[in-house]
Amino acid sequence: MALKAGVSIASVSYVLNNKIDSRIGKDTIEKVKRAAEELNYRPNNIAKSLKTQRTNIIGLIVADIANPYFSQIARIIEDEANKIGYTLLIGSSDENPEKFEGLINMFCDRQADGLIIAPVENTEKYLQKLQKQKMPFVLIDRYLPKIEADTIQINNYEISYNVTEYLLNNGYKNIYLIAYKTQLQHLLQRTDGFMDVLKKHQLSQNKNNVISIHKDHIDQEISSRFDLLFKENNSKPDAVFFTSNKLAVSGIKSLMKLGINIPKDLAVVAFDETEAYELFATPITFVKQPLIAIGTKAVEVLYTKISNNTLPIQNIVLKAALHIGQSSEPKLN
Amino acid sequence: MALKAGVSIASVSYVLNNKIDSRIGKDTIEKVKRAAEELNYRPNNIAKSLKTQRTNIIGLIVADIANPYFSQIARIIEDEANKIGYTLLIGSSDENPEKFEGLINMFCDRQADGLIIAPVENTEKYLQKLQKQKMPFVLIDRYLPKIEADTIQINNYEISYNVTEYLLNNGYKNIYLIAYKTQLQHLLQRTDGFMDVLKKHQLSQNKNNVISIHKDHIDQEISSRFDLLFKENNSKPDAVFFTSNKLAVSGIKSLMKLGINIPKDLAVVAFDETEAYELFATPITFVKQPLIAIGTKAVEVLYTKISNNTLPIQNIVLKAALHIGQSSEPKLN
DNA sequence: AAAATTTGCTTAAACGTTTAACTTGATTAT
DNA sequence: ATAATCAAGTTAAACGTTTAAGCAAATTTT
Repeated sequence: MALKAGVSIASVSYVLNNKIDSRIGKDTIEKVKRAAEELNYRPNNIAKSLKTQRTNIIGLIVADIANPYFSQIARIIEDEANKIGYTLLIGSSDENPEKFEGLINMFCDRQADGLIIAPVENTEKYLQKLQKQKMPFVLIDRYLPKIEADTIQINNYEISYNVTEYLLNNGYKNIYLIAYKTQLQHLLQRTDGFMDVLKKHQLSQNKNNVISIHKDHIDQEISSRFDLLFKENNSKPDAVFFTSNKLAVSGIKSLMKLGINIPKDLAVVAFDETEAYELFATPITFVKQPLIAIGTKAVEVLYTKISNNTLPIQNIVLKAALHIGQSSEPKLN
Repeated sequence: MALKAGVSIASVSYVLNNKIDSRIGKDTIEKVKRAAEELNYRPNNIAKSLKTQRTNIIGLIVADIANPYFSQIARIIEDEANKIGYTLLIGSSDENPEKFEGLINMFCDRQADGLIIAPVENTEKYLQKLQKQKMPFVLIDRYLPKIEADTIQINNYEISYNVTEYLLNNGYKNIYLIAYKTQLQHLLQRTDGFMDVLKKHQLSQNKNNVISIHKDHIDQEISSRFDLLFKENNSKPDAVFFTSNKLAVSGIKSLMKLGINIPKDLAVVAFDETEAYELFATPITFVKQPLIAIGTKAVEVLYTKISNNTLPIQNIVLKAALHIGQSSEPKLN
C-alpha cells in the first residue's frame, strides 16, 4: 500500500486515521487516498489492535439467546455498539456456569474492550477475575450481591407489587405466582413484591401461593402442578402471574390443555414479551421491560467505563410498564 | 511469561502449542506449564493471528436474527464452530443490501477465516468481491443464480409440491399460497411447486391463488387481502399455505380477527417453526427444516473450504419434513 | 543574515506471537 | 579419535499497524 502511493508507511497511517495534528501535505493526502481507493485497501485490524491494545470489540453474554427477551436486547446493543464504532460478539451461557466461564475466557482471549453480562448463578469468581484484570463490564438484567459493579436493572419488586395490586383491584382473590427456583436476586424481588401485597391484605396465610419451578423442567413441573391445582375443587386459583415469558408460554399451553378459559375462569399476567402471546386467543396482559433503554444504557455505561475505568460505579434502575390486555379483565361475579 | 518460567519466549510457544516435533525436554515443559498456571497466562490471540494469518473466527450473516429460524441456526452453527475451535461472529442484514455490505466489510476487516451467509437480494457484487479476495464462504437457506459457490439448501420445490398434494388429498380444493414478493430463488421454488400441482390437477386457472406480500408490510397487506378474500362469498379459500413463519404468524393473527375457525372453515399449513404456533388453539401443520443438518453441514463444508480453498464446489440439498398437526385435518363435507 | 520555528515527511521501535534457522553440548557411528 | 547425528534449547525475523522521534527544507522571527 505504501509503495503504491509512493509514500512512507507512516504517512499512510496518518492520512487514513485523520491524524491532522501531524502535518501532512494536501498532495500526499490525495496520493494516499487515491491509492487506497484503487487498491480497495482495508487496514488490518489485527495489527492495529496489537499495536493500540484496543480491539473495538464488546462482548455480550446473555443467559439464553433463543429467548426473545435476550435476542431483542442483543439487537439493540449491537446497534448501539456499532454506532460508536464497536463490533458486538455475542455468547449464550444457557444458565450454565461452565459455559459462562468459557465465554468469559473467550472474550478475554479475544481481547474484548469491555463486556455486557447477564450473569449466571454461582459465577461470582469469574466476575472477580474480570475485576482483577481490570476488564470493564456492566451487568444487565441480573446482579450478584457480592459483586460491586455497574448494573442496569429494572424495578422488579415494584412492578411485581403493582401487578399484584392490580389483580386484586380487578377482583381476583386467589392469585398464584409462578416463579423459578433460584437465588437470582432480580427474580426473588419479583416474588417479594408479590408476597408483600398478599401480606398487606392479610392474604399471606398462603405462602404456597408461590409455585417454584426448576428451570430445567419447566413443562413437566408446571403441567403437574397445574393438574393438581385445577382439578381439586377447593381453593382453585382465580389468577396466575408468571414471572417470565418462558414460564408464561409453558403455563398457558398447560392451561389450554386443561380447557381453562382466560380470563373467564382464570386471569393471566405474564412477564416479558414474546411473539407467542400474539397467537393466543386472549390478548395477554404482560410486564413490558424497557428493552431499548436497557440496551442503550448498558452500552453507554460500558463506554464511559472503557474510556475511564476509575469512574464511580453506577447502578441504574429503569422502570417496567404493565401492558394491559384482556387476560386480566375485571372479574365478573 | 518467558522470564517467569526462565526459558526463552520460543520455548513457551512450542510447549503451549504442543509442537512436540520440535524437541523440548520434560523439565522445560514442566517449567512452562507451571509458570503458565501460576500467572494465569492466556496467550494473546491478536498477536497470534497477526503472525499466523488465521483468526479462528467464522462470520455468520443471517437475514434476521430475531426470526427463530435464524436464531436456531445460529445456535447450532455456534456450537459446531466451537467444537472445531472457532468463534462465531454473528451479524443480521435485515434483508438490507447496505447493511449486508457493511457486515461483509466488517468480517473482512476482522479477518474472519470464513463466512456462512444467507445472502440478500442484489448482493451479487459483494459475494463476487469475496471470491476475488479468496475469502471462503458457504451460502445457506438461499442462493444467487449468478454466484457459483458452495451452498446448503433444502428441497423447496419438492416439499411445497408435496404439501400441496397433501392438502388436495385431504379434500381441499381452493388452496391459496401466501408468498413473498421476491426474486429469491428458494422462495420462487416454493411457489413453483405449488403452481405445478395446481396445473397438474387442472386447477391452474387460478393463477391468483398465489398472494404475494411485500416483506416490509406483512401485517397490512395480509390483513387487507384476507379481508377481501373471506368477506366476498364466492370462491372462498378452503386452505392456505404460508411460505414462511412470519407470514404464517401474521396470517393466523388476521384469521383470528376474522373469526375463522381452523381447520373447520379453513385448513392452514405453515413453513418453518416458531414457538408462537404452540399457543394457537389448533396445532399447526408446518414444514420443518432440518436445522441441525443445515448448521452442521454448513460448518463442515466451510471448514473443508478453509482448509483447502481449491476443492470443487458442493451444492448440498437437504430434505424438509412435513410435521402434521390438526390445522390441516381431512376436510369434512 | 543568522536563528528559530514550522512544515512535511520518514525512520524505527513496539505490540506479542510463530517458526525457520542456528547454536551448543551430548551421544552415536565410523 | 574424528565425524556425524541428535537433543534441547535460543535467536531473530516477521506479521501490519501506530506513534514518538528525527530530519531536512521552507518559512518566519529577530
